[in-house]
Amino acid sequence: MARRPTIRDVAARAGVHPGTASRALNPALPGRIAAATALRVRTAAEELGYTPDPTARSLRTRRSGVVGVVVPDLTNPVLPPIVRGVEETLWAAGIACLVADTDNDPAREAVAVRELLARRCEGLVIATATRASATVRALAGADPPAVLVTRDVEDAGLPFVAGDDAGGVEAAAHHLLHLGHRRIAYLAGPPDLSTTVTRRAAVERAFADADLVVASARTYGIADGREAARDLLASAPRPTAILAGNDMLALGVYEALAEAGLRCPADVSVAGHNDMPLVDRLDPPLTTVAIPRAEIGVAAARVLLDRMAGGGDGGGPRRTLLPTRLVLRGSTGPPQAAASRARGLG
Amino acid sequence: MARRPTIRDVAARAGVHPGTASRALNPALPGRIAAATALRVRTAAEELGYTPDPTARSLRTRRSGVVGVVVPDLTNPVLPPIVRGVEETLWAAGIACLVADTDNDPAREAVAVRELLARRCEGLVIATATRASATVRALAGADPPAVLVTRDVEDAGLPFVAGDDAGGVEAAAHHLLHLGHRRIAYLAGPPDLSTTVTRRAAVERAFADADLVVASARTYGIADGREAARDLLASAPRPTAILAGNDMLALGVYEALAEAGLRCPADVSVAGHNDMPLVDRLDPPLTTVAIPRAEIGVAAARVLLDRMAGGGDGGGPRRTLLPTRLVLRGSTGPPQAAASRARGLG
DNA sequence: CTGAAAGCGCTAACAA
DNA sequence: TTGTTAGCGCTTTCAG
Repeated sequence: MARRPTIRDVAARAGVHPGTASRALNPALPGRIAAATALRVRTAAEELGYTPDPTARSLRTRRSGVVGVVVPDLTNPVLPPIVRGVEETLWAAGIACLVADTDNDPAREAVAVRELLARRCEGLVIATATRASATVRALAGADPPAVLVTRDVEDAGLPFVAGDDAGGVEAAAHHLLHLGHRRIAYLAGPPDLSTTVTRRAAVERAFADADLVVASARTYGIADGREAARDLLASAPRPTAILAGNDMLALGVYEALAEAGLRCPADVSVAGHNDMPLVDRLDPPLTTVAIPRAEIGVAAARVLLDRMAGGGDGGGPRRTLLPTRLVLRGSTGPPQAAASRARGLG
Repeated sequence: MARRPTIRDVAARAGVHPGTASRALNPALPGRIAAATALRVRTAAEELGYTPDPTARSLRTRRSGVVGVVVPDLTNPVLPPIVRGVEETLWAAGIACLVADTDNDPAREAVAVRELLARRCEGLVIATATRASATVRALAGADPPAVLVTRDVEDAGLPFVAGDDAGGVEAAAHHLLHLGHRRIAYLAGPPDLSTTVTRRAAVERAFADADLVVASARTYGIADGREAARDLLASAPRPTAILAGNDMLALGVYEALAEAGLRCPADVSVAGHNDMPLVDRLDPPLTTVAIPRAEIGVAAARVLLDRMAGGGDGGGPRRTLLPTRLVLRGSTGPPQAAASRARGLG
């Protein structure tokens, strides 16, 4: 037998009909099977090394056993742990992941989603959402349920799973206030991402009583962070602390500080967001908000599985925010004035 | 029409037989079609928003349009760019990627491969191979062609795509020799990976005339690198330079140096391999061998596509090694003695 | 060049 | 409990 065995081969070997064999091998199917028959079929299957053809099964059951995972850029260190959490959780549920990388391009996002839908994905995990993404909004109708990860579309009504950014940013802000900082800058990311909006809003709330100035970087990349940080450092009373929208922007701040001959944290404190790998080994080690990356992936997969099972909108909350944690490192310290005062020089 | 349109709907609308419609929409199929008919069918399809059901098509054609990508740990910064290269190249060829993460567990590798084969993958990209992997060796029979990436199984006869590690390591070795180092340590990774063997062999060749001592880390992780580096630093005439099997091990060396109160590169030079993100911002910035990650992914996908098309062993070379590049940074410098001599203190 | 019919491998409904 | 039949949507012979 060169070709791989089919259910008919199994049935023949067990002396039953294919339908019976099918039911025997899949206890979830309706119709109970005599224990003896079931055993016979199962051993026959084992002996033949039978594995059901997922294609044929899908065609019949209309379930592909596949979900699509759309990511903006796998190269962004935040994503792999999330994808891994998604993938492991779904895999454990017998579901495989088609991964598509859009390189942060909305056009490619649209293509990817279309292609994934054409391939009959039973669900979608979307990590690419820009706040205005028409592609994502079109998914709200829930035919294949979709879950948003990390990046939200506020009014699309899709479930959203992420870290509790507001909480993390708030902790960072209080940390800076507690250190004595009053002139503070926030280096926000691009406004088309929900993360930017959420974090920025939290910052503005936390620093309502302080002297806060906000700049926006064009992207969440180091170079754009450096550009924006230059302006911030040039502003009239120079801020004593810069809170960055993410770690990459914080790295841009590091560069701008170096250019300006300023020291961190002596002259300016810096904090980031995400706790990317190796930021604990920078000079100075970066204070940042750690987000539970793997857990976000796991939670997103769970929410998706729920929706896939509970056909429809599911009962869960729209947003699932997992706890973040402020990690204190060497890039934040008391402002110079305060430090001087403490030393009795004020 | 609630359900999604089928080829029969298209055919009906165009007033032709489904078979004809199928041929009209897929010019690659045998049987030429009158231009007028083809146009009619195509517009009908467009109007209905028809997309062929990949499941049904697969069942008929025995081609799934999917390949499996098996990775040891997406969280390892070396992998995402490779996966991305694979994914983009295959996607451009109309092929989607099922990604499976094995968490470096051979048992999970076996399960993943089995599951991917059961799902009728047309090809496999394997980045998990340990040198003795029975799972990988069993793939040599080529029914769904497989390509090994980064980690080879020397005698399995499977195509292998990676960076030219030997060349890179050789460059690093010559760099150290040129700086004046003669007592050198190599911190190798676990011996069950081909990368370890390849790199180590190249080091031994390059330092044939020098005083080389080799230690092996249990894994390619920071902690194990630190352990092994401790021994190295305690050895009788302390090495003036440590070449590490990868950047993580190099970070372990950094930690061991810090513990021992030694400075880098003043007391000991350190070099790594892979040029992971952010190692250029460590203190000191790490000299390392950069590998063309994305290109490796692209090349692997190309090789796989070749094999998938050219049914069988394909004519290409078994190994494709892409050029690596030594990146000089602050972690390597002349040995203390040489430096002293240069300062006229010797 | 197009129509007809069969069938990929499986499972769902219905009969027995 | 098991057999029977039909059909998922598509492509591919084989006729015409």
